[in-house]
Amino acid sequence: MRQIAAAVGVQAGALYLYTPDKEALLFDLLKTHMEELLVAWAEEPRGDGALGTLESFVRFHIRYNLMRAEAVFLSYMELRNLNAANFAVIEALRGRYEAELETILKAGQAEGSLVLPDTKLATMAIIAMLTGVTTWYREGGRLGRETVETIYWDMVRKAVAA
Amino acid sequence: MRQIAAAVGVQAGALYLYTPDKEALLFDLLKTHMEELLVAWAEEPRGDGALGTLESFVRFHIRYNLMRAEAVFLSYMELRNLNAANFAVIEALRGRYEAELETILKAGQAEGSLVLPDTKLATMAIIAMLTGVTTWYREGGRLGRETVETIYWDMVRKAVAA
DNA sequence: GTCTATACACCGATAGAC
DNA sequence: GTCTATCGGTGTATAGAC
Repeated sequence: MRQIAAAVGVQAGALYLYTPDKEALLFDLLKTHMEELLVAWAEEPRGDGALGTLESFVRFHIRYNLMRAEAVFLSYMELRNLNAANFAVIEALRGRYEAELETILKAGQAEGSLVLPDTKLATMAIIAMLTGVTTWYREGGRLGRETVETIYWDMVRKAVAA
Repeated sequence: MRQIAAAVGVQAGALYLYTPDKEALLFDLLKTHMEELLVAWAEEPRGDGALGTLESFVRFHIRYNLMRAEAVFLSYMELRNLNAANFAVIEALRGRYEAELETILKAGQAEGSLVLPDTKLATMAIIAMLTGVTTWYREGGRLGRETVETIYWDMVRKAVAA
């Protein structure tokens, strides 16, 4: 709290005029992050059919997570420092995001453009794979962000396409 | 340290007869974990050709990470609490493990059984995807461990096969 | 609204008795 | 080798002056 106060330019005690305690501050941060992620995806333009929508999701997820790398990392690392009730709220929001991807995969199966052994596992596998980019991607590295998106989309497409 | 001492059945001070400080304890734990992972993979029986070896790797990684879920989680969460020198040692061991997978992928490309846009990215993508299983897998859940292995292997194979 | 001062708990690590 | 006692530091949160 002293570090946060210093960054804002006040003393630690003054923070308690705006938040009841440290956990509320963390919870608001994580909740806002997840809600903004859901809004951003809702507003994201998407391609045609399940395959086009899936490509949009893959590119969106990589781009958004790289853009907000600090928040993504913090959300993961600090999640277990929330109490049970707050933890459940964040997990529910995460579940809603995962459901967005699973809906795409199910639609693809229904229209026959995708073939999957298990939509739930494919959902978790794809999200883990895409989120992993944040652990190694560096600005100015060997590959640019758009190239990385394209390469990952290629692997995802092959993994799930009919 | 007081909790560790209590778990072992001594007082906190007594721990310092066996370790110079807390960081050395953490470093040894993480280093041992990574070395045991490398040894276990070296001793793992593997299938024929690049595809067979890759299947062995996929199944091994899921199985080993689920078996040692606590150590895997701790290795990830506590990695940033090491000083720079110790951090570098653990990262080097992690790099050796990743190189094991990348070697398989390169061999597969050379023999023509695998087609990849980029071996380095495929390496990171596959490891992230497989490690992700530990975040949602629960003993006694909908799918058993071997079924999960098979489903993930199916997705990996499709993603990288020629 | 913000400051200074401080209460209170906990942490890693050490000193010294046994 | 293990204990008890304790040091110095840090953390969240609160009290009261301004």
